Amino acid sequence: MPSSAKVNMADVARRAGVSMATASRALSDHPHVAPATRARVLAAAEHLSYVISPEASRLAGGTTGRVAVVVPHISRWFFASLLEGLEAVLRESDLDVLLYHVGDAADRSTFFQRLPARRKVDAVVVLGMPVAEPERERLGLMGVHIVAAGGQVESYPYVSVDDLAAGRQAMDHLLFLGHRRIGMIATADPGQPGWPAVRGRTRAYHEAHADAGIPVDERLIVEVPWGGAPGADAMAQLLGLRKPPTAVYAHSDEVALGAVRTLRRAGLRIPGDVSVVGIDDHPLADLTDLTTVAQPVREQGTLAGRMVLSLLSGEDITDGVTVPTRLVIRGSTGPPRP
Amino acid sequence: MPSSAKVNMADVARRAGVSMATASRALSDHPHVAPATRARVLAAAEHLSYVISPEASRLAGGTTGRVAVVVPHISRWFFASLLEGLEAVLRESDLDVLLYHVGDAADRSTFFQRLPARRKVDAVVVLGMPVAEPERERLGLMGVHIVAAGGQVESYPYVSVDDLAAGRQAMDHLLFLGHRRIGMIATADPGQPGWPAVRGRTRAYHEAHADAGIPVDERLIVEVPWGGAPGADAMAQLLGLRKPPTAVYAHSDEVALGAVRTLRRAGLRIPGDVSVVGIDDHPLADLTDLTTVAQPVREQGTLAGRMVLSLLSGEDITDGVTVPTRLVIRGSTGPPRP
DNA sequence: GTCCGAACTGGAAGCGCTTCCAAATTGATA
DNA sequence: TATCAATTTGGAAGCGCTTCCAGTTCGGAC
Repeated sequence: MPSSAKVNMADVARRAGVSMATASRALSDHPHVAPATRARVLAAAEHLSYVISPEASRLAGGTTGRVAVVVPHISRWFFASLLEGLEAVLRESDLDVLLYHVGDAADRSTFFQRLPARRKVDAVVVLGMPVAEPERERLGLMGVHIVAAGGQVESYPYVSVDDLAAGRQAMDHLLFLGHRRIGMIATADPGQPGWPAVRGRTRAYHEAHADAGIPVDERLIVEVPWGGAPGADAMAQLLGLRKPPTAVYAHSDEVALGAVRTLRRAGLRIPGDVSVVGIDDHPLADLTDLTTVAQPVREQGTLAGRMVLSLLSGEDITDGVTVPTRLVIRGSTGPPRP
Repeated sequence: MPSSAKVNMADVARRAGVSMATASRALSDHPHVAPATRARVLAAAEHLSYVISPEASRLAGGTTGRVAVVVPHISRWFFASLLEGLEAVLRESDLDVLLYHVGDAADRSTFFQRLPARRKVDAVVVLGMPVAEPERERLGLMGVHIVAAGGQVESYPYVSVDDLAAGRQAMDHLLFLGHRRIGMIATADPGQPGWPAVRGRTRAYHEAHADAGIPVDERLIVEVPWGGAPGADAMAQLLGLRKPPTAVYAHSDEVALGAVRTLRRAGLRIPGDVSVVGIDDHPLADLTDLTTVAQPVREQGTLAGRMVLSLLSGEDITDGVTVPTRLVIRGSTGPPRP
């Protein structure tokens, strides 16, 4: 562990032949510093390869220059992509990202109870998870800006897709193809009760049926935890019905891919025997030829980042932003067998 | 943006009827504080819902309590999983994770040139990317501990798999099944020249051939960027040969899945006509029935986290840790058509 | 040639905490 | 009971910066 000689602003000031006050102003780009002086200070700093101490700077009155990002499942493509987009924007503005992973319910309550990011950030971004009232109250204690992304969270500025509309795109596609017995594999995340996306996507199933004048057969609805394996199990359950569906609408691509596996193993053809549609447009959806409803994930992170920037610069944002989704028809859907 | 009343240590000390010095000691768990006094201070802090100012604390002499994580591709399962494991360990010890994404070459040079994490962290973890000599030099300037994970990076303590061995597991499996014409889809990440994993996995191909006494047909080797689509292209190229391979060894599962798509679209059967093996054991490999070489990804992150903890507690770690890989035989490999 | 205000620059007071040093207290030993 | 060491506590000096408040400098208008 090499240790670089610690050089501080006083050294820079001395070398530039100015006072610390001036050095500070020059370095932080304040007005009322003669161009020549500023240049001299900057040169000195450069020469000494000086790096300002964020702690001292902050303590003396600045901001933290950090934003906390709270995310439930880092390793899932959806969340990681949101994060990637967000980080890019924030970094560009020299803001550091402090990562907080709150996977299960225990993590959640710990996080909101202890509020580990308190006093450490200028804003917090909540990625793809609902925030219940008591949690909102705790978050409020932090006294910083809050933005939600990847899921509409009322009472915070958010960026999200319209999950109801997305679900409808998938369902209407199936209905348009002529399917009348459509199964739904809904996801339930025990760590995130009440995730709005789930509600919207589920409602789409019902509304689509209502609009098409088709009664919903409750047996065609299966709710499982998120993931491929659960999706596979759900499909098996649907296949076990005396009258299996001719098409399946899954709440997410990973779940849909699980369903696909079960269908394949059962020797059924896709879409010949059963059509499958997912939501998200995971990169692997393209590879596996899965019809899905695409949502711009990275972009949602980007937009959230910009929101943070605006908020931090004093703008007063309160509204949410909804980005459009788009049906991507691939090879996993087709008309039902006549 | 609600603002919580700012209460500082002086308030706590006053309420507990002690000096700031004592309050500080009590709060940071120092010895030489009477149990009763400590309890009183803690109670006061609790009552005022006091949160220490990390900046002030740090400035006055502590550590930052932060570690920087540098990662090239957040949204890829492999990196996100490493990150997830790492974060869990660090968080448990109340260390915050500062995320730095360096995707392409430009990001890289910016990162190493500006060293944005300088003076902000106690350690930095480099995830799955090589560090060239000049970069290493820059990193050294930070004067903090450095750990590498998800790829063996000489001269830093690291945790990684043995890529050569992993590659051999895949290749030997294919050879054992009787394949003699084996294609390799190697990956090249332009943003990370010289990634050791690539070298090891490529070497495995050659050594396996040598050990089996089979000459390598260079036309069977295709190098493409990482990803499903490139993998698909590579497979198409291999199929275009007058004598296509009977099996394909891909450097990663995503790439392998791309190859699978091409094979499917070409109407070829897997493994009947062509066997495919990947590396990593991506969750979707299970779903798509892909034979692969599994590596414990999350665990590598975990181990790296523990290394950081040890280093931070003064231990003197210099050696790397290599975790084992394991061949997972699924449905995408079988004996060649006789 | 003098005077005035704008543009710069420096002095110094903190920001909220840690820790060295010394003072005070306590218990045990002689 | 007197004495000494060990334990607790408080005082105070910073840690490295920002910024208010004055003082200084300089050019141009009078």
